[in-house]
Amino acid sequence: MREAISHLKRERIVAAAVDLFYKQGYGKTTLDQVASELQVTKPVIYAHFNSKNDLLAEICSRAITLAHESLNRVMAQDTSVTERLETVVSDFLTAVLTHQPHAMIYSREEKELAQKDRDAINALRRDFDRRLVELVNQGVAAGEFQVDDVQLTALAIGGIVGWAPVWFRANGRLSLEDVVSYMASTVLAMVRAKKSRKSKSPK
Amino acid sequence: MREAISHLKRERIVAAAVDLFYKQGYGKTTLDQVASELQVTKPVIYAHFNSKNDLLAEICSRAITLAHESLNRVMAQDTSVTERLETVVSDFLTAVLTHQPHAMIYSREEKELAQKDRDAINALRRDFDRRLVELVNQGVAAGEFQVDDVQLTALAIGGIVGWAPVWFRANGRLSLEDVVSYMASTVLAMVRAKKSRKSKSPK
DNA sequence: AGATAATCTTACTTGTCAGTAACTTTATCA
DNA sequence: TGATAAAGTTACTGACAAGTAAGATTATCT
Repeated sequence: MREAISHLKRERIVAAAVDLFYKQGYGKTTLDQVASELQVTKPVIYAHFNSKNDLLAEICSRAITLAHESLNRVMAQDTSVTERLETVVSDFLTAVLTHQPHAMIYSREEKELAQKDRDAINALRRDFDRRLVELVNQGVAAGEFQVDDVQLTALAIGGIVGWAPVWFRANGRLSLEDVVSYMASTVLAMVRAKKSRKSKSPK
Repeated sequence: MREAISHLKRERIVAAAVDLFYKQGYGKTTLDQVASELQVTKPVIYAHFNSKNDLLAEICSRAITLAHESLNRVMAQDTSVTERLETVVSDFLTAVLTHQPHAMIYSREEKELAQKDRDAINALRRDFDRRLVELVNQGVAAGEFQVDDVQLTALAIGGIVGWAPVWFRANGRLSLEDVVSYMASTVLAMVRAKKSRKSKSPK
């Protein structure tokens, strides 16, 4: 119960930091600002985190974890690859857009992380990419997708999703749900109806 | 001729700064480092730029200018919209990949810019987006493209291109040219062969 | 060569924060 | 209620790096 209160405070600190890092950037945000947002003083933060950089690492780590969780949910499913890809894109995009600040902070401030944290977090990221490639591969093997280059296709999908937090505005013309469903079907169109290319000679 | 030397030095400073900002991030790079890269001392930089932030603004401004130039070249062409879009994507992607550091610095450090610079540069960026939407629109009007939402489609294209500097490695499996041509045809597949969706009732 | 001007260097100042030490308040037990 | 510990505050230090002033060096012109 004491435990729970401490946990709650930790969450509040993270939330305030996410908000300010997102709006102002990591470099322009001071821990005094974060503290004052919570109506406390700086040492309170140090009761929960060892450094400003640790706080950033926590935020970035959560961003990646969200992505993984959405992939895990889907991989467990036993449906057609097409459906699974649609679900992956929907879930992943929903995750990055409902946690837009986390996603933006991670992509902007990755270089600010300590080497150690960067390595750990980027390992998760590469793992995610790998699994996405694997999914596209399955679709090709099953004859559901037609793509010339699985890796580049996965990167194109990653681009559509990874770029979304840059432009998405929660109070924009379209709702989050509309955006997600449109992008998911756009991705499916990309892997399904794949072009007739001036094909290279097969190696 | 004195003029030309000064210009050259300015360029060298920008190049060194681009290199370090890219590798280390803006926040972790000191002007002493930039100077020492060029075998000079810090005040030399101040002979050419008013502040560290001005230097960043110059770099970001160049990133956007590159994007505009590739669009300008294409818009002048008098070919089918399909060809123009292919060229836009190719040229734009080539630009961001041959100037990968500029592109990355801009997207990462935008928040570090002074308000004034940010506004000016983002105005250019919005203008670019607007013109890309316009191009897709022309394709729809000409019957060459089939997309349900022109803006979202343009954003998806922007995502594929804008995300590329994040993962592209010059010494990777594929050459820059291969990547560019693959992504261009992928984009065309996206706008051409557009999906049969559970269509919403037309407004 | 000698005077003048441009350019660079050394050596500072100065502000800003991350991080901390010492003290105070508030809560929790007997 | 008084003792103890938990959690917070005030007030500091220490480092680092942006920006600058003043002097040294190098080039330019006559």
